[in-house]
Amino acid sequence: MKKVVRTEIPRKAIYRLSVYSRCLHRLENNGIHTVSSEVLAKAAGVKPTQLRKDLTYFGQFGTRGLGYEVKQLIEMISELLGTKSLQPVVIVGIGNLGRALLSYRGFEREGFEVVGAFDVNPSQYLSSDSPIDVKAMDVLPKVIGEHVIKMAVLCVPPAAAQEVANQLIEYGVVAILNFAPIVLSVPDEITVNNVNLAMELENLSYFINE
Amino acid sequence: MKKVVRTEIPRKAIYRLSVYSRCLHRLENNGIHTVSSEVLAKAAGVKPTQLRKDLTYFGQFGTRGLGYEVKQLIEMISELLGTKSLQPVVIVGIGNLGRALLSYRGFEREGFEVVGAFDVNPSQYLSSDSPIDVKAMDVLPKVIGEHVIKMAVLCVPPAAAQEVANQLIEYGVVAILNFAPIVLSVPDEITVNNVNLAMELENLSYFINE
DNA sequence: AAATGTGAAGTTGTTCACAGCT
DNA sequence: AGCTGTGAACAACTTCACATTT
Repeated sequence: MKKVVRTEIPRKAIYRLSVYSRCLHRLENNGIHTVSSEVLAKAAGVKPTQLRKDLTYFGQFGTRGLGYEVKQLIEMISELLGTKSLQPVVIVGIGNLGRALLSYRGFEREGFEVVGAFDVNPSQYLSSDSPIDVKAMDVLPKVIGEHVIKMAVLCVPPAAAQEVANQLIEYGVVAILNFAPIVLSVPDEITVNNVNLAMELENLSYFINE
Repeated sequence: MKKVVRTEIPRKAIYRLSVYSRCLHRLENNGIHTVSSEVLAKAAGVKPTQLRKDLTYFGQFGTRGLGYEVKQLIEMISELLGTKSLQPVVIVGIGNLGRALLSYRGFEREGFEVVGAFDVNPSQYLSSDSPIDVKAMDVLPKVIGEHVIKMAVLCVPPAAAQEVANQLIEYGVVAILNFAPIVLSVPDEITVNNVNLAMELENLSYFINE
């Protein structure tokens, strides 16, 4: 039996698309219309060849002898990342970190809409600007179903994380941004990205003792 | 001129040490004294051989035919990561995200002590539990010097990030946890870890459109 | 017998070198 | 002439296979 060959695109290459996108927006704001792989790569902190290789995973977007059209590249990256339309997300687990993320305006700015906050202890939480309604866990399936939510931010305590993840997946979520410091086990078709602040700090700590 | 050869330990291996450490603590809490690479690897979500390889970058800690002593491994990892003593950190940039991180108790729990919060707009910020004093940027060098701070969390707006990073480095900081969505350029001896929430979401978004 | 430690093989990701367009 | 696109070389990381130790 033969393995399917689907040319694997490195996960890191997809992360780099986000970086390129940011750099391109800066270029666009500076009125630049065309950019070479050399210039864009420098802005993104990578080698020109890597930038070119990354882009060709998805097609051919440049003009030889000239470079890339800024606007067109921005377009194609946002198409690829699926950030052309507002993506709805829920945040589950409204402890310190969850509250923090709720009051953080970064999500909206980048094309994600927080349509619900959930916790075992529902409450009315007063964020800096506006009151946010923290709903009980039992309305989670309803909200996910109605808004066709595919993405969730998970900030529950580690002991509860696996169980809540299972629920989310059952209700239709396929991508989880996990802040709980445990390794979630999920089916292959579900994508989990982990963010672990303590781990980042520990990692830095290692490099301090040169 | 010869380059120093110091057998390079993969950066990822060091991240995994943090994972192992968490798993080991759970095992210890369950009264388990000895663990095989197979069991520990499973808990950490890696292959047993990888766990063994990771550990042998730093020495030999196991007993053949038996496994690893939980307590001893915990000890050696925290020694390596430099988390045996409380590591002081400063947080610079107290916008939404900075405030979020300030009220997040995770740092203290993991062995890091936030000894100062700084912003161009100093203020008295009322966190959930206790009032936190947000100091002006001009006392930054004093605080860093007095506490011998080597680690900083950077949450300023992207436009200011490079400049603030330069200052931090000048004052003696050698490790930066950067939340600003730009690529910092720093000397080789400085370690930067980037956390970019928008990027994580965009990355997930890619995988949603299967 | 059981499980570690490790050189060698395999895999994945990055960089080079240059052919091929414009 | 200049800069992209890409197969091939290279480097980094992971996994295998097994010798080694308790």
